[in-house]
Amino acid sequence: MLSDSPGASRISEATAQRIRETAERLGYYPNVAARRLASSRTDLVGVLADTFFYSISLRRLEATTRALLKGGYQPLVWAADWSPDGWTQAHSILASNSAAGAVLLGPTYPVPTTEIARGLTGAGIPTVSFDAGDGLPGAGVDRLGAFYELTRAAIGAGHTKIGYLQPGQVTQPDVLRMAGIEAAVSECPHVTLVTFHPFPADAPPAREHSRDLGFETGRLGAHRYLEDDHPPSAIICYSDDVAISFMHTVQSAGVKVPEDVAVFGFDGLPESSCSYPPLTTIEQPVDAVGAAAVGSLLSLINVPDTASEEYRLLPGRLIARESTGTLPRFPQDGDGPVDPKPHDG
Amino acid sequence: MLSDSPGASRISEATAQRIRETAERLGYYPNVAARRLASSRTDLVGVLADTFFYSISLRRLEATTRALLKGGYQPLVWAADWSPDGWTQAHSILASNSAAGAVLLGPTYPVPTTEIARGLTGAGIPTVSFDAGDGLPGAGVDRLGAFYELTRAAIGAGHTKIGYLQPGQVTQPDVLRMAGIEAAVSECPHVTLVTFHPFPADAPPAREHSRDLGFETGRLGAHRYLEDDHPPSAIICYSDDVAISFMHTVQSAGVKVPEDVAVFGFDGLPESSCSYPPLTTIEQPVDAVGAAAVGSLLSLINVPDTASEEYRLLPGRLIARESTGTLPRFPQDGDGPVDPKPHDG
DNA sequence: CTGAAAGCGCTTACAG
DNA sequence: CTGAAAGCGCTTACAG
Repeated sequence: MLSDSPGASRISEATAQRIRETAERLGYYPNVAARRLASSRTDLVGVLADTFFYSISLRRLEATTRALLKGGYQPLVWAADWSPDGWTQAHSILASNSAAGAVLLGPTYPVPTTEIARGLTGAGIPTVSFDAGDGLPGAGVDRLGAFYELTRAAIGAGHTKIGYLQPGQVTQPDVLRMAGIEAAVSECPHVTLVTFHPFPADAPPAREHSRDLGFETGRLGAHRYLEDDHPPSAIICYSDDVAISFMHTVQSAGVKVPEDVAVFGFDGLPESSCSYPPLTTIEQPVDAVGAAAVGSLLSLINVPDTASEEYRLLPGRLIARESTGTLPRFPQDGDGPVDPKPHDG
Repeated sequence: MLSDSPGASRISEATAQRIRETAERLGYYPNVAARRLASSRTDLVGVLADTFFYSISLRRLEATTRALLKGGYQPLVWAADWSPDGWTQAHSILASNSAAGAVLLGPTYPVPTTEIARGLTGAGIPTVSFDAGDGLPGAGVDRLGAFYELTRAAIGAGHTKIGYLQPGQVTQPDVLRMAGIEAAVSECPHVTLVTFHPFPADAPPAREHSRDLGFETGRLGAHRYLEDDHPPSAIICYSDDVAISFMHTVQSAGVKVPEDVAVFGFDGLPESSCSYPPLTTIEQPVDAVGAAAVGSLLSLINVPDTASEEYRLLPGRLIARESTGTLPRFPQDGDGPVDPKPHDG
């Protein structure tokens, strides 16, 4: 079979065309297994995650798959399901399949991303991070910047006591969120920060409500908020899921959003535009991050000597909606991202 | 390498154990490509969809992947992206990879599922349908039954003019929805049905808002509703996305839900519990359907002579919430599924 | 029951 | 530039 990869072939285009036609007529398909064995190269790229239970991780999976397919690679999907053993299995599957590379969708819980990446690159499998934190090449949304911006917006709107609703497990992305919030708060001495931990620290996620863990987090976080005698007037939530569920639960208890408490989300999923009230959030550029992460992997595969250990940070986009009341406009570079209009026009 | 598949091996367990230990110490991994080439069998199963743009299709992808991995098979993911050409490519990828089978995640637009399945089974690739309609083995949620039940609930609540908000493209699953609604309506002569088509019939989906097409559908459908001089008092929506967006848009125009219009969804995604008001919907048993579809594929692969052309229909579960006001209880088999309590306890 | 040989369908150096 | 041979790492029939 003619392999179309080596660019300029040795045979004429007309001949190649005739071969292709004959091949199609005969129902011939090149044998991928034989090709891989002979060339000792594959077009397989592992797409590894600790879980695909959240909307946002499924979006990442989709973005990665799309970028890989577009680049001529086949995704090899694997979910470790929060088990250290799962990551070991992922490694052996990639090794057995002679995978050309791997994309780690972050965060990788409970095994640190850098540890997994070290194992894979040590086995000759170039590995990049997709929102799994730096320490290896790849790309991610700028969480620190995003949460800095959310906090600045809350402060700018006059809030002096700001709450942060944390997730169940503390992973690197969460550390970045906290860092962004704290950076903004530390600039304003009159502003205090309180954190809400809905789950016991570092509790492993329970499989029972794993599929709507974000919603459960928001619900439990709302109860912590309601128990608070002097609750903050603004709450920054880990994610949109958490924020939507938080609003729903406190509203059931008679709390008004945004009058009593302004609520900020993070992710920018479509559903955030139809929550009650519509959610102020920062949209993650999932497709762009996926394209950047895959792009850096492909260059790592094709030009192994490029020690381009770069981790690209892409900015999120603030979408101001009713859940925070009116937000002041901050002067921005280019002044593009802030969109004070509600979603439906 | 010792292949663990043939069950009782020729060597003792102790020896096998020593081999495994040595293999691990040496960092040996069996070469999957060589194994596939030699045995002319693979553990690859195609997971094919027209798109992964919707929350529910990503959930199906996740359920299928999980079931496949659990059964010892590797998913080979492919999205045709609404292109007939995409389906042709899917076929050649599966053939080139000597895939052991395929799961079609429905609906397959614009190529009919049965046509794709015929091509694949003709090429020796057993194929099942996951919510892609019958005509081939597999499994799906009982859409006809679900929409019958939703309509019965609306009628039971006293609505005599019921609206159905259709999606952009009419596919087989949508035909089943309509059939369920019409069956219930035809039983009650005093009830009339009106349908809302937000998009021109059979318009191909626009890539621009493909990722939040459900929300766009709800928004446009709401405008049709608002233009109506004698609008129905109950609206059954194609999906949760559509319903949530519909409610949001009509509420912006001053319409009260459920007082002015009762809204019914379908899917039972977590976000439906936190909409405003919380959405009455039917939950799809995605994991169970995925397990059933994969189960039927595996039996097709392992026992090819079983002409088990069965398409299993799994029932959805009605979750009554505030978007429809109080719903009367229908006597049910076992009387279990109806849950009149709102989500948060 | 065991071991050595053939062969799966390609790619890749290597003679011609 | 072209064609025939070797070989990728396994599995599988097939002699012993």
